[in-house]
Amino acid sequence: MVSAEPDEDALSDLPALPKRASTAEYAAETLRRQIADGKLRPGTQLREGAIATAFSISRNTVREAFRLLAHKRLVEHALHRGVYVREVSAAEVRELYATRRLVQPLGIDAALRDPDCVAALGERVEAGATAAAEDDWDAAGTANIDFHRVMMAGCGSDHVTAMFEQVLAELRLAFLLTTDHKGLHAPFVGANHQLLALLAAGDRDGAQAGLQRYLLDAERIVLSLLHPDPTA
Amino acid sequence: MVSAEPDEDALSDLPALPKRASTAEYAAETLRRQIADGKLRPGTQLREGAIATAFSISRNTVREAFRLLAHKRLVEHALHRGVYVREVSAAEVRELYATRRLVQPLGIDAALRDPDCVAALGERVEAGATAAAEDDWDAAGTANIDFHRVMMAGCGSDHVTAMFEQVLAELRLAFLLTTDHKGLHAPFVGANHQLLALLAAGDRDGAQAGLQRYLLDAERIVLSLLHPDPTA
DNA sequence: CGGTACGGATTGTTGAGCAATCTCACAAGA
DNA sequence: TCTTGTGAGATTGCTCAACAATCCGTACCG
Repeated sequence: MVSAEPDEDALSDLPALPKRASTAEYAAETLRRQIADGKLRPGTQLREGAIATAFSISRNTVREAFRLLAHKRLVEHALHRGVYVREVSAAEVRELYATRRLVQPLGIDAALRDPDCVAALGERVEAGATAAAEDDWDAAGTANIDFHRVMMAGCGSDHVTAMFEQVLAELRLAFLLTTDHKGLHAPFVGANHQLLALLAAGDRDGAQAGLQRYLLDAERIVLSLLHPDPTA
Repeated sequence: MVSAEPDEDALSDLPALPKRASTAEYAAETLRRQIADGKLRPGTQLREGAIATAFSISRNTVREAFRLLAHKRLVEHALHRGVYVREVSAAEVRELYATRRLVQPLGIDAALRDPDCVAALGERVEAGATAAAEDDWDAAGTANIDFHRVMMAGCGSDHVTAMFEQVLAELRLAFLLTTDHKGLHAPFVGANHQLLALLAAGDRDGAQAGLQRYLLDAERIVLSLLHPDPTA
């Protein structure tokens, strides 16, 4: 062993622990991905027995995995009736956007105070543009979501960030219910670009107004795609 | 049975469902209360076996209860090492107040738009004053917390409300580590009264400035009581 | 047509059990 | 003296099988 002793700073800067994963956590993560990928559609019932045999684990462990997913609000748990992949309603979508209109102005202010944040946002806009150019609208959607995620992370509050992640995750569940992914994500590639320009210019009022417009538009689009016009 | 049918409004106004509780939920709620009441101090280890026999339930059910508590961040779960009542560190207290300074301005704005909210806040201030007069500082603390809880609820966003509840719950855990409950809560009874006056007067800038001062003071007081001055 | 009783399926909970892991005390070595 | 194994005991992670409680759909009955 080398005789050099690690100084105190080096020790206290260690990132806690790598945090191993239990079997339940592994199962939960696998299910989460299946849901995010749309392989498990909203409304699907997840039966304990079926999943236990599919993963070759015990029913009790599956139940633990369900608790973890329910915590993230990806599934709904009804006593004695089982867990279902959550179906986000139109009313909930409206609530989600109401929350975004309330909270995201904080992100705008944070971005205006931090040039690094604006730079990071630029990367997301670029990613969205290239994805759009390649007609990969799922990737474009991811870039759009990341744009806002990064903006809110700039606030520097873990609690706010966690809440916003939650909002975005639920919104993603709503997106899964739509089919026209181009119609869903395409409008926002340009909108994010505009928003970024306002931020880069330091135009606070413009950016705030642009954000509100953006979110109102987004809500309208999502709602219209959620309930395809029955007269069509 | 009476033949009268409840009209739609009455139906939709029903508070969802009384939501029965499973055994695990009951156990979790009992433990939660024990923690909130200080009967289970932060840092205490909760052993599955001991609690299972104490509640006369199975270890598996205890584990489910632990998951529920971990979800509320009241306990910490370390793989293969058990669950402990969470100890909120000074750094976390600072984060909590940073989040409050970031988010609560939204509550001020909401209260200024809603006279009913201001009235509700008045009740909390009164409750705090009477509790203080009776030297019941735990009740005063509860009233103080409720004051801010009500204010944030005025925002009308379930997500924001839930996040703020979380912040307050964690703060309460920090309070449990202190002993001087009078010194902890007394200053805020008057501060809330002042803040209410500014809100009632419609003085937005004054209220916002007062809030920031309030939160900075509160952070300082909590931190000082958390680490009693070693030179004393 | 509305209510109801029945049966299968699914969940809620238990208790025992085993392997993996942690904690802690104690001994061996530098 | 301080560090570094080592092992016993305790605790957790997970499994399995079983049973009770509950839900759902269906057929039956008034």
